[in-house]
Amino acid sequence: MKSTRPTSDLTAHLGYWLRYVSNHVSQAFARKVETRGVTVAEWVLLHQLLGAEPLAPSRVAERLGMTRGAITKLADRLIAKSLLVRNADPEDGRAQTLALTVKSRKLVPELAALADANDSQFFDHLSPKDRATFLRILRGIVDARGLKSVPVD
Amino acid sequence: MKSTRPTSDLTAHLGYWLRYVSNHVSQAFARKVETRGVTVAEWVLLHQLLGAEPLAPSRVAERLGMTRGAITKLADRLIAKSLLVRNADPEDGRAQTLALTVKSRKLVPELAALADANDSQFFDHLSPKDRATFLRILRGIVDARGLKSVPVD
DNA sequence: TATTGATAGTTTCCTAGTCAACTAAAGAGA
DNA sequence: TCTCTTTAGTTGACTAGGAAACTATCAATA
Repeated sequence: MKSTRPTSDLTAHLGYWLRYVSNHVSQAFARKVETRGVTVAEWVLLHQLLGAEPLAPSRVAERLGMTRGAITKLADRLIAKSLLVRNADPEDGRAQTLALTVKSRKLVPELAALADANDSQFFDHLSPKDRATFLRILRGIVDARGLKSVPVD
Repeated sequence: MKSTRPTSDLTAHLGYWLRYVSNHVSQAFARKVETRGVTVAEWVLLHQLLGAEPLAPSRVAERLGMTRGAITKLADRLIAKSLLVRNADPEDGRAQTLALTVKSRKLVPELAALADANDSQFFDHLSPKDRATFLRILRGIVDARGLKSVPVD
């Protein structure tokens, strides 16, 4: 019993507005990082590695909520851009490790600054109170629903 | 001056949590509509048509924020499922119109019910106050940033 | 130690978008 | 009315991801 208008008004759904705003925020960020020659997925992978490298591709897949196959290809692209190195794990003949390069170690903070700028662009007009409430609600949904994995797209 | 931790903590970003939650909500919804044999994009197109048909593909593209090429293919898939009909516009030899079928007119309310269920699943635990605040903030961002077009993926 | 099963990563096929080139029809102006 | 430009829609090349089959290696055990 949430709305008196049964089917024609999906704008009554919080999920609708959530996706609406999220898509715009993400697309705006995608355009920003594109100017640095990387995609959002590439940025997320690089950022995950920062402070946690070297990391196995399978761990990355879990963290990003992507398949191992997708990580293989994502890593291939980053390696082609000299933003990532893949090394054999000396302990385990099956395993490999991913690590940042000099180039990506320099790039990641620049991308982080773009993330800051993007956040400002969309959320700076919020009052401190609204900002805190917004964050609390989002984290509350994560807790209540037991969500896991880092969002990518 | 939003955080004292410069680059390593992207969880300080509202955009991060927004995408995180939005992705989970959308994925959960995708699984639900999949049981009815349609994708989220297909549902959004069908829903847009409800009460607004017949509608030109180019208008649909604008509303959904997708390219005309994507709409051509999306419509092709829906036509193959007998959920959409494409007719020549008698007024304009270039133009066409899209309209629902008997089958989709029956399906759309069922999908809307799934949208209701999905919203409940993620947002019912919120207090009425939080719910109102959340909606107000989201719509406020839309207004403040002048966002347009319906979100699809 | 030989086998059997689990695990790490890659590859292939498929889906669903974008972008840009294309066709056809409409409209505007000389 | 001929031509030029704009608009509607389609198509093909490309991208990025998922699912599942596949290869190689490790680990447990009989």
